[in-house]
Amino acid sequence: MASLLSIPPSNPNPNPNPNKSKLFTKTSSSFSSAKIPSWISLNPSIASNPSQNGLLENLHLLSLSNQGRFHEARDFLQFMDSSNIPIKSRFFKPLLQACGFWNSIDTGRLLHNHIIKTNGRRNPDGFLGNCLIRMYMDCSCFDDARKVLDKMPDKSLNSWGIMVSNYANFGLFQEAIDIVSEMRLAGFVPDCVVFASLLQACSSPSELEICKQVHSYVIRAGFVPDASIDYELIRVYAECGCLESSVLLFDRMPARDAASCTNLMVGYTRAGKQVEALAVFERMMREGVELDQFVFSIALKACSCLEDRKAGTQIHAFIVKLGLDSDVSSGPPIVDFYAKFGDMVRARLAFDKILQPNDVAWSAIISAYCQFSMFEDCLKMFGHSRKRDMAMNPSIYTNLFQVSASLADTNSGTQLHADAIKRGLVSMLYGESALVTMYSRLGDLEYARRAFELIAKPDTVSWTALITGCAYHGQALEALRLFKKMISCGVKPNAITFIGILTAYSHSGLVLEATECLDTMNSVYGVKPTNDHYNSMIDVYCRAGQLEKAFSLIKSGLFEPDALSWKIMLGGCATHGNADLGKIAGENFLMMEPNDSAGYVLMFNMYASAEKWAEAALVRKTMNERGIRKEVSCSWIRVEGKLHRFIVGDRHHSMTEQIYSKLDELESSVRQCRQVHTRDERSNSVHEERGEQLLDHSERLAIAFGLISMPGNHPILIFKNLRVCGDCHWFTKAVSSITRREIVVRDSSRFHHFKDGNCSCNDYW
DNA sequence: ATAGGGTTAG
Repeated sequence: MASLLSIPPSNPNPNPNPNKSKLFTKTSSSFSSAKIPSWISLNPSIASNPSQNGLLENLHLLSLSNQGRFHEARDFLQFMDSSNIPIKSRFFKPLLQACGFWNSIDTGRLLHNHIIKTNGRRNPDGFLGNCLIRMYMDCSCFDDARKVLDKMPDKSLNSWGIMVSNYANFGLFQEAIDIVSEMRLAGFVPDCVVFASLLQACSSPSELEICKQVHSYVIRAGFVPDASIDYELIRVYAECGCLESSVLLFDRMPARDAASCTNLMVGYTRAGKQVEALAVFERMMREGVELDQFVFSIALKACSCLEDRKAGTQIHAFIVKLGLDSDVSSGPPIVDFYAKFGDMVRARLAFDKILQPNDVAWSAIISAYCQFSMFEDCLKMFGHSRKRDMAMNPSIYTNLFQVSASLADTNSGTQLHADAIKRGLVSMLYGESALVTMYSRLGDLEYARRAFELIAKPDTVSWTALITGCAYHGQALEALRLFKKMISCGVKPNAITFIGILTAYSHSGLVLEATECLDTMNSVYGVKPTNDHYNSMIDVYCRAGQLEKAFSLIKSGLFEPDALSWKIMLGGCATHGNADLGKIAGENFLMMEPNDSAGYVLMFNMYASAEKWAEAALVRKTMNERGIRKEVSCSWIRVEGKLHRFIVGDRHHSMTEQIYSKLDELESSVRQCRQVHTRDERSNSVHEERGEQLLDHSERLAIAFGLISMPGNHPILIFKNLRVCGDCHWFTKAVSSITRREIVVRDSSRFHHFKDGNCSCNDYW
C-alpha cells in the first residue's frame, strides 16, 4: 500500500490531564523532557552497567515518567533500589510533576516514600513538601495533600496557595475559600498571588458570583490596584459577558499593559464586537503602550472577522516593521487573514516567514488550503510537517478528514484515521463528526455508522452528519429513523438537519413526507425554512416529475427565488423533457449566472430531447460566444492505493486496449439483456439519437478497468465529478447484473449502489 | 499572565 505516512512511535499512555499541560510544559525545572537526551530510555544497557554517580539512572527514570511509561518506571526504580542508587534530590520535583500530569498516584506515593526514606524518616522540607502537595492535588487526592500540609514543619504562604489554586482549578471554590480562611487563622496573610489564582480559575458565567465576591474582598482588604489582579478581573468579567466592568477596570488601571489590553480585546472579539476591539488597539497605539505579538494577533483577527482588508494590511505592515512576522504568535493570524480574502499566495508567504512554526501555524495553513479546496496542497503540507516531526493537534486531523472525503481518497482517509487514533488526536465532536462524513463520502456508510456509534455524546452536528450520509446513499427511511431517535435523545435539529432530511426524501421520491417536513420544521421544531429548504423542496418536486408544483412554489412568494432555485428547476425540466417551463427556468438562471456552464448544458440537452434543434443550436452558439466551456466529465477509481483517472474517450491509460475490449464484451452482453428487458424510458437518450458515442463515457472506462484489475468479490468504487447520465446508469445496472459484481458510484450529488441489476437510487437521481 | 486553528448542506 502506498504510504502517505511513516508513523513514528506513539505514546502508549494517551491519557494525560489536559488541564495541566501548561503546568507541565512550562516547568522551570532544568530537567524537563526536552532536555533529556533522546538516547536515554532507549538504552537498555543501563540496567547491566550501573553508572558511576547514578545520573544516567536518574535521567532514565525521569524520561520514562515524562513519557507516562510508569510501569517501566516503577520496575526501573526497583532496580535502582536494589542497586543502591538513590534518587537525586533535584529529580524529585520533575518526577512528581510527571506523576501529577499523568495522574499516576501509585508512582507518586512510591516517590513520597522515597522522599521520607532519604530524608531520614522525617517529613520533607518546604520545597519538596510543596511539590508533594501539588502532585496529590493534581491527582485529586485532596486528603493526602492536606496531610502533607499539616505535617509540614515549615509551611509557607506558597504551600497554602497551592491548595487554594488547585481546589479552584477543580471548580471547588468553597473548599478553596475555606483554605483561605484557615490560613488566616493560622496567622498567614493571603497575598495578591493567592487571590489572582482564585480568579484565574473563574472562566464561565456560573463563576461570575465568585469573581465578584473575590473582587469586593480585595477592594476591602486594600489589595487593589494591583496589576496581576486587575488583569485577571478584566479577563473574567470579559469572559462572563460583563464587558462594561472590564472596560471600567481597564480605564482605571494606573498603567495599562499589553496583557490586560489583550484580555479586553479578546472579550470584545468573543462578543462579536470587533470594532470596539480595534478601538482599544488604536487607543493603545496612541498612548504609546509597548505592544507585543499577542495584541497584534488579536487585532488582526478582528480585521479578519470584519473583512477589513485595509486595516488588516496596515496591521500586517506594523508587524513586519517590528520584525514580528517571523513569530509563531502573530504568524498564524496573518496566514488566516490573507486566506480570508482568498489570497493563498500571500497566506503561504506569511506561513513560510514563520521561523519555528508550531502545530497552530501548520493548522492555519492546512485549514486555509482546505477552505479553498486546494486539497492536494493540504496533504503536501501535512507531509512536510510529518517529515519534520512537528507537533500535531486534533484540528489538523479534522481538516484532513475533510480532505480525504473530498478527494475520495480512502487510502489516505483510513491511514489518517489510524494515525489520529494512535496519537490520541481525534477531536471530540469536531473530528468525530468529520469522520462520520468522511466515511459516508468515501462510500462506506457502515463505517460512518460505526464512527457515529463511537461518539460518546453525539450533538446536532454528529446526528446531522449521519442523517445526511443516509440521504446521500438513498436510505430515506433510515434517515427518518435516525431523526426520530435524535429527537428522543433530546438533541435539537437545526436548519442543516432538515436539509439532510429533505435531501433524503428527495432522493427517494417521498413527496408527501417532504411537504410535511417543510411544514413541521417550523411549527414543531421552531426552525424557520430558508431559501435552502425551499430549494430542496423544489428539488423534491422536480425529481418526482411534479414540475408544475415546483414552479408554483417558486412563484408562491414564500421566498425569494435565487439562482439555485432556477438551476434545480431547469435540471428537472431537462430530465423530464418540459421545454416550456425549462425555457423560463433557463432564462432566469442564465441571467443570474451567465458563466455557469451547467446551465447551458442542461438547456441544450433539454431542447435536444424535445427535438427543438434550432433552440438547442442557439444555446450552443451563445455558449461559444461567451467563451464558456463544458466541464469535462471525469471518473476515477483507486486500485491498491493508486489513482486511475479517466475522461471521455480516454486512451492514455496503459491498459487502454484491455479496457476497450472489456467494454465491447460488456456492451454486447448488455445489448442482449436490453432486448429482453422493457426499455427504460429515460435511457432513450439524446445521445443515441445524435449518434453520440456512449461506449467511452468516463465512468464506463473506470468500471471496465475496475473489473479487469480487481478480481474477486469486493464492490467496485467509482467516483465521478458530474452526475451520471441516464444511459450510463442503465448500463451500470446491467453490468452489475451480468457480472454479479456490486458497483458503487459517487457522482456529484449522491451515491448509487448497483447490485443485481438494481440501483439504490431506484432510478431517482 | 495574554492568542492563533476545527464539526453538519445543496
